[in-house]
This record gives sequence, structure tokens and C-alpha cells, in this order.
Amino acid sequence: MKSLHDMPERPVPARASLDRLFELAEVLGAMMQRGVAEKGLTTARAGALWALFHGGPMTQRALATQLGVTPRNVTGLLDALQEDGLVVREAHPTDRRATLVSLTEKGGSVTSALRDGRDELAALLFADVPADRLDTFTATLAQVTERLRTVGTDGPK
Amino acid sequence: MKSLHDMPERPVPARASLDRLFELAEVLGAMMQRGVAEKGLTTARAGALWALFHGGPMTQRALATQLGVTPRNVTGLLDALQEDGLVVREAHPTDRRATLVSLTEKGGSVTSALRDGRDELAALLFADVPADRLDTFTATLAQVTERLRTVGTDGPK
DNA sequence: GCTACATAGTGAAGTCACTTCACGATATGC
DNA sequence: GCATATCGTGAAGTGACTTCACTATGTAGC
Repeated sequence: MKSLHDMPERPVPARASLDRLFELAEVLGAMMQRGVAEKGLTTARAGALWALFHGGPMTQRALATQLGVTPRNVTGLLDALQEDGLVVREAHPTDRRATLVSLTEKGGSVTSALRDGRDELAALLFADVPADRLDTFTATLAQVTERLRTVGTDGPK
Repeated sequence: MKSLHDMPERPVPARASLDRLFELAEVLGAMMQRGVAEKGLTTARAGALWALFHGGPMTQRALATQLGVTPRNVTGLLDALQEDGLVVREAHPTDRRATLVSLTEKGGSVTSALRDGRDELAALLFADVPADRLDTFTATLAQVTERLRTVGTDGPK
């Protein structure tokens, strides 16, 4: 006996597209991880930096909400980031329970570098995709993402 | 003082595309994890099942290579899968060091269900994308992935 | 002003995916 | 045969998560 799926898979037109999407997501993820590791970061920690970079100083709770993780987890992420001098915890001016987290100067420049890396990558990646085709591509991407989100709350798989 | 990046970001045309790509990758990843969790699996374990489904019975070493992880890690993944009765380890017929891993019947049907879920998702996701546009989309996806792979070995970020 | 309750952050403990290193059992080249 | 490479696994460790319990503080309501 051979493998368990001897019958050829019935062709589903969109399957190839989804598979390519997964493939790209995987390669992209690996690449991002590598890039971030070169700066001594992990993707989770970089995500926290990124959120602070774009959202400005905020409470740990806010950060947790924004990252979609538990407050407890944010504590750990920040411990590491603080250890590396990328982030500071200060007293919240009005709420003495809360902590205000900000990027240090070093944290800001590391995150800027991350952003520049992203832009470089983007430019490089789409360099030989003609502009009109890129527009269509991006639009489709957005459409599919939107679709996924609406379906996501009760869909299959 | 406000945040550390008061100057507006210089527009890089491809940036929006990359960002959307990341966004989709994230949502897609979350959705896949959810779907796989519904069947009592994790993405790593599902990946192992998937590899066995498509590659047929193989050695743990081979599986490790295919998954791109350490042999030691495969041991752990298989321990869990075996515990759930999805996989069996048998003696290798000619090499007594090696173990031959195969899907059980249960493992096969779970993986089939995974595949069906994928197809459903694909169909659903691209339902309202016209065929010609989908073709272009998929081609661009492939092109970018290829690009990423060649660049990946020495690129920035 | 006090009591009741919600909220902010963290310790403790646990899960899962990974890794490296060391080791025993086997295969293989010469 | 013997050196050497390979197969799988124990031990130990890291990182990202989670839940649960607890302290300190804010916010009503009366």
C-alpha cells in the first residue's frame, strides 16, 4: 500500500493561490525573524517596539490590548526590552497603579532601523513588478484580508 | 514632546503592499491556528501530519529535514502525535537505528479533514475575485516569493 | 468617609516549539 | 575490525505564551 491519499486531489481553482499565500507567508516570516534577530530582537519584542513607536508612550495594559496578548506577557516582553535599554517604565502621572512605557532613544533608533529595513525590503521585493500590476495585487490582498476577517469569526477551518 | 517619529514617513510606493502582505499573513496564521486547534492540534504537529500525508511513511530524520527543524524536535512532536493515536513508529526494515513513521488511519482522516478545510477556505476566500484577476494575483505572489528566496540568502532586514 | 468592586501590574506555575549537547546503538568505509 | 558517521533520545535551556492568585490603587454609591 502506498500513502493514504492515492486518489488525485480534485482541483479547486483557488487552492493554488492559497498555497502560494501560505508559502509566501512562511518565507516572509522567516526573513523577518532573521532581520529582527540581527538586531538582537525577537519578533514578539520587535512587535512591542513597533507598537510603541507608532502609538507613543502607553500603559502596559494598552500595549497588551494592542498586541492582542495577556498583560502578563507584556510584563515579560518589557523586562527583556528594558534590560537591553530599549524601553523605560515610568510612573503614570495620574494613575498610580499604571506604568507608562516609552521607547528610549536607543529603542527609537533601533525601531527606525527596523522601519528602514522594511522599506528596503519592500522596494527590493516589488522592484520588478510593474506599478499597475502592483496596484491590482495590493487591492486583491486587501480584499482577501477583509474577506478573511469577516469570515474569520465563524468560518470553517 | 510627542512620539519619536514626528516627521511624516517618506512614501515608499511598495510599502503599503508589504504591509498588507504582513497583515494578511498574520490574519491567515491566526485563522489556521484556530482551525487546527479545533481538531486538537497545534500548527507544528499539523505540519508534521501534513508532511507525512504528502510524503508517505518516512524516517524521523527525513521528517526533520522536510520540516526544517532539529531531529530532537521531531521526537517531541511525534511523541504527542503518537499519544493521540495519529501516528505510529515502526522499526525500519533495513536500518535498525532508524524509525519509520506513518500516519494511522485516524491520522490520515484528520489530515484529510485539514485538507478539506483548506480547500473550503480557499474557495471561500477568493469567491468574489474574478478568475483573471486571481491569476494575476497568484502570478505576482509566485514572482515575489521567488524574489524573496533569491534575495533571502543575503538581503537586508 | 467607607465599603464594594473593578483595574494595573507581577509572582508562580505550566504548555508548546524550539535549540544544543552528550550518549548509546547501529551502519559503513577501508 | 576499527574508526567514523548517523539515528533517535535524555537533559537542560530559551522564548512566547497562558491562567490563577495577590497586592496596590482607582471609582462608585451611599
